[in-house]
Amino acid sequence: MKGKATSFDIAHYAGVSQSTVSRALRNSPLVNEETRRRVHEVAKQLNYKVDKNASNLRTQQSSTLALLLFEDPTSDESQINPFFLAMLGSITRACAKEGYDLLVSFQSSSSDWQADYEDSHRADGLILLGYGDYLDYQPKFKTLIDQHTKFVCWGASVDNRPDLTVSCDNYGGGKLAAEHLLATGRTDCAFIGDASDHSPEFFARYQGFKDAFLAKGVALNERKMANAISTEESGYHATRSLIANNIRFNSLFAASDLIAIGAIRALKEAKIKVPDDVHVVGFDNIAVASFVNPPLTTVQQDTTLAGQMLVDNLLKLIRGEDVENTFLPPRLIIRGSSV
Amino acid sequence: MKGKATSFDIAHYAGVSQSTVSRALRNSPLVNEETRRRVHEVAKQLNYKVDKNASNLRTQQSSTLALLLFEDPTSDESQINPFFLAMLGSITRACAKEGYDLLVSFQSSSSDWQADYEDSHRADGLILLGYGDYLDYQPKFKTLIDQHTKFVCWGASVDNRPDLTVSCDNYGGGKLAAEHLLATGRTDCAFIGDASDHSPEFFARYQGFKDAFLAKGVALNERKMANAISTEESGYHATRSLIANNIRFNSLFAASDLIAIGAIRALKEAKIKVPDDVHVVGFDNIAVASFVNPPLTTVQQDTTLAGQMLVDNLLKLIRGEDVENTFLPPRLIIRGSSV
DNA sequence: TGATATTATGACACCGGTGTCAGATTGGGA
DNA sequence: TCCCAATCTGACACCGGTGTCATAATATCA
Repeated sequence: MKGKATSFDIAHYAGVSQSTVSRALRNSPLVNEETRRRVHEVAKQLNYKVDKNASNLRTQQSSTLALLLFEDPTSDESQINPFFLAMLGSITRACAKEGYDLLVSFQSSSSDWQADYEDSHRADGLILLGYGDYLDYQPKFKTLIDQHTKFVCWGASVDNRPDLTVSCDNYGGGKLAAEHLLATGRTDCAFIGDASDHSPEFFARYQGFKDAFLAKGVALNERKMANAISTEESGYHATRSLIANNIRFNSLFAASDLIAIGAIRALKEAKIKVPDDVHVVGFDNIAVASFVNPPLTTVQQDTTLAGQMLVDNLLKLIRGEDVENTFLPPRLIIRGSSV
Repeated sequence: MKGKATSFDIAHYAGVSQSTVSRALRNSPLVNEETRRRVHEVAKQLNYKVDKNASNLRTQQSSTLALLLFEDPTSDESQINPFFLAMLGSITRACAKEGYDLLVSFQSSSSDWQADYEDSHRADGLILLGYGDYLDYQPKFKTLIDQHTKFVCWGASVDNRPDLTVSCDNYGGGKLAAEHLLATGRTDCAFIGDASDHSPEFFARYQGFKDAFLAKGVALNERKMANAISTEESGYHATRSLIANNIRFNSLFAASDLIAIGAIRALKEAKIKVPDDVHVVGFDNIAVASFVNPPLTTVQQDTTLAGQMLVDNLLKLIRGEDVENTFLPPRLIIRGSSV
């Protein structure tokens, strides 16, 4: 046998027509039990596999989803945010469970990513994964929607953005963090992250945090805030600048774990003890969080569930079912950095 | 326009035949400059994208590679070994650079993974990524080779295994670790990992380590070894059992960073100080390594280069070029756990 | 001017499946 | 025995490109 076996080869050896082979292999009720058995057997012997390209071409669908990972262009290219890697893992698993393949590609948010995958029929739908400046994407979302591309986003849902999102309840997560700090009596709190609406997720976390403080009659001091993107480096520098400006605080809420880890490094460097002098709370619960010193108290996002929901929602979208934005409940994980 | 535009639509609007459209879009030198321009323009206006399924079907290749990630079935399913995640990142980037798409799928090493992807023309080649018991895979490798599947493996190359591998020079890495410990005078060393040929990578690391000690006239004590797979948990328990058996040592080489991190936890629990009482060296240099307490001395594997080499070699294989097993040089990263 | 090479294009088969329709075979009821 | 329904199978068009071959138009040279 030269090259790979085709359904015609199977047909030949099984003594039936090619049409019947196709039907038999897909377990169509139209074919006789005995015939089906024979076809399956021959197929197995010849190590036959359906050619996906042919079948996709005919059926106009691919049983494949594409995952586009947007990285903050400013982050070091060799290090991928571990939170997204965790998401990638859970998305992969969810896809496998649903019988879909997953195409993975990294995009820099500046690049001109069109909905290539879907347009070229390589994928039935898109999963967009990324922090960062969603404002840049806005016009591209519009293009996607105009072209009826099926896609779901991870991240904050923004009011005037009509795309479908799955996200952690960032607002609620911020509240959890605040309530924990309030309970420990550390009300003089710094915030490292980005409280502009530039980064809707960080913004929501900050809002929840602030509101919980306000509910207790404590106002956050605007001066005790510093902007950072979600890298260790950025968290380190932001915190250092606070310290350098002689700003004092006895607790610190970081918009992400990486930021928190950088913050802890800056604090240590300044001989400020965690948790004795400053309680630190992060967000994400990345794998590292439990290994740093001290172990980091953080707000966990359930990545397993998140991956599953992204895939589920996307598949519903593809099937034309109604889907709504999904919020996942955050959970506070208390570790050594705040007790 | 109902549905997506096809090359016939472009042909219609550009006033040429469909054949010419196909040629023009692929910048064939056969078509007139002016015609090419016009076709490109119409294509852009209609937002036309070549249907990959049709084109793959015709050309019998997919411009896609598949990454199969084998996880140790005993490891916690929610946590993926960060080393592999880093590899995944670099492989993704390397693929993008070469203009290939990447299909990612997780396999449990027990499951019946056939070379589905390649057989069904979804991918032109396979990248196999995993630690662990390669013996199990042996018969499957044979199947792959019999079917002329193009694939490369990450991991130790085993003499009687005819597949193509890219790997870190594990033996040399083990030597590096040993020489460092010898230089610090900590010659009473424990090894946590797996020194059987069950896990060829761990075995090579151990061999290099042992040989470097022997070269200095120091023999390793077989009793000061404990088996572990590459998880934090496993490293923790292995180390604990050594301690529980009252086995003493002033340095410890772990076959992977996760094991080392688990070992450090066990040591701390037993009030054994790192690095004062015991120097610890790991292997991999995963992202966590620099954040643990104390920061972990480790042997770095260059994941960026590794990903690039895996992809390069696989593409060579696909193009029918000669390829040889590739070794990547390891590098010692000295941190607080051993000074 | 006629013969030949060059360039640009169109027609058409083909990749390997899937879905539709028509036809063959069998069984049951009148 | 005849008719009709139920069951099973094969023929064939089709998905949307790519590659080959034939041919028309133009250029080149003796």
